Amino acid sequence: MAKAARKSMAMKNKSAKKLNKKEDIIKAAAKLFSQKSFHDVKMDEIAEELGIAKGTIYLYFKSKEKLYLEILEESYEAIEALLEKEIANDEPSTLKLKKVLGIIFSFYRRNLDVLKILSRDETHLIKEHFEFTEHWRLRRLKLYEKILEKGIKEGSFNVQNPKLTSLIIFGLVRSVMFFYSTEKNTTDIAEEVFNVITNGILNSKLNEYEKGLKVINH
Amino acid sequence: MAKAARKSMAMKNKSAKKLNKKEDIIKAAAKLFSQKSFHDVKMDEIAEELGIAKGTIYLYFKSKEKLYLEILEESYEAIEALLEKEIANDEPSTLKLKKVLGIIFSFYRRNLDVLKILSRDETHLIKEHFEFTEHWRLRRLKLYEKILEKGIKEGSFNVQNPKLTSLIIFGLVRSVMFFYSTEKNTTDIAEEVFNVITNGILNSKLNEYEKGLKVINH
DNA sequence: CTAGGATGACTGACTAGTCAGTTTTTTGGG
DNA sequence: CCCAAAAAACTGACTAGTCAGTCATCCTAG
Repeated sequence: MAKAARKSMAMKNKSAKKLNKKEDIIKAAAKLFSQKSFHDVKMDEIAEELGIAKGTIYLYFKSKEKLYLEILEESYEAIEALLEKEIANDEPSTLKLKKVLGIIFSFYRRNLDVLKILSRDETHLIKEHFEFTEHWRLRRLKLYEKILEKGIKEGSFNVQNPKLTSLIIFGLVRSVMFFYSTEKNTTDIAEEVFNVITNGILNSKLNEYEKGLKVINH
Repeated sequence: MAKAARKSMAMKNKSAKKLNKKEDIIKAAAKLFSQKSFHDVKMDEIAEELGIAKGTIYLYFKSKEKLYLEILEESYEAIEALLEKEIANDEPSTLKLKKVLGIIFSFYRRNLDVLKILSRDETHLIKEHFEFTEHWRLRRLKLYEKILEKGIKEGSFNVQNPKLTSLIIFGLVRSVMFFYSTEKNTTDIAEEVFNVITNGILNSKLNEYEKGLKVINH
């Protein structure tokens, strides 16, 4: 019994260690891939970052491509799980949208390395990567669309073209994530962004006629 | 005189031919760079596309890097000139914003190859490229900010945070350019996008209380 | 005839991936 | 608990292929 326990313990340790090392490699690689392009990150570099030999990486990943892809998949699944959980409930769509923004901003502030890879421009990827990022984008657009359409039904949103509007939200979120350098916490950022999206930028005190035609005169 | 004229003519032709070839190379390269990453585009490939030898490209560009950079600069200057001209006049900011959107969508529909390079994710570029795209982004943000601030003064815009709002417009424009696949003409796209930005997505028939708190109940 | 444009085979630097050999860890009998 | 031997993990020099950039040579327009 003691023997069996020791053996089991040993195996558990070994397996945990192995997973750990794989995670380490993914983390180090993600950091580097976030700073440079796929081709500019050298396998030797990743190995050096971790103080291991290049060959070791190939014990855990079949190729550089596969390593890159696993980074994408891992982060994608993490954020996706968070979001799916959020939109499953029955809160009003306005609140839901605000919360989704909050989740995204918060997740990516904590995982900026991975965000940079995930949101990378798609045009230069190999077929497998391209398909992955496309799938990821479509999925996210669908999520926004769902929220918008639910909101329309509820009467809280007035959206002419949910497809376009999803695209708009998708794009604006990316841009804010990347470039909005501020000390504000992510909930506040989400709130700010939410307000712009929902209220628009027009001064609502103007009437419809003035909205379209007002001319400067001061 | 005739001799001189002929000589001048010849030089003009030669020079024109040279410029022409340079333009050809830029066009072919832009097309390829828009489809693949910097490293995935081979100089041999660019040469083959044009039916010339690789060595010829090096008569016109010092290196692959310089070729890439010239593509960026050229397209940047073209769109920038168009935009500067537009915002110089004294139209109301609302109209100005709509027009700027129209110019951008129209320019990039006609120059999609180059757009993809220019709007490429910045994180993987060499220092020189990075600085260029950063400068480009900042300049574009400034342009949006100017329009917004003028609109606030005029009383037509109600914007709490022009910096954030510029960022939002910047991001949403990029996303729509890339991913909005539609037969609509670019003026209509600009109009659609403009409406979302200005009016927001909220159903304005709701009062302020309801906006924040409405709960589904059907 | 010749000057400058064009060529493309060649070079040298670089790197993903391999694998024979080395080190570390685990195992099980005493 | 100890030790040796087996297994597993790790290593890094090496290979094979790639590709930016060069340059001796070839064309061709004038």
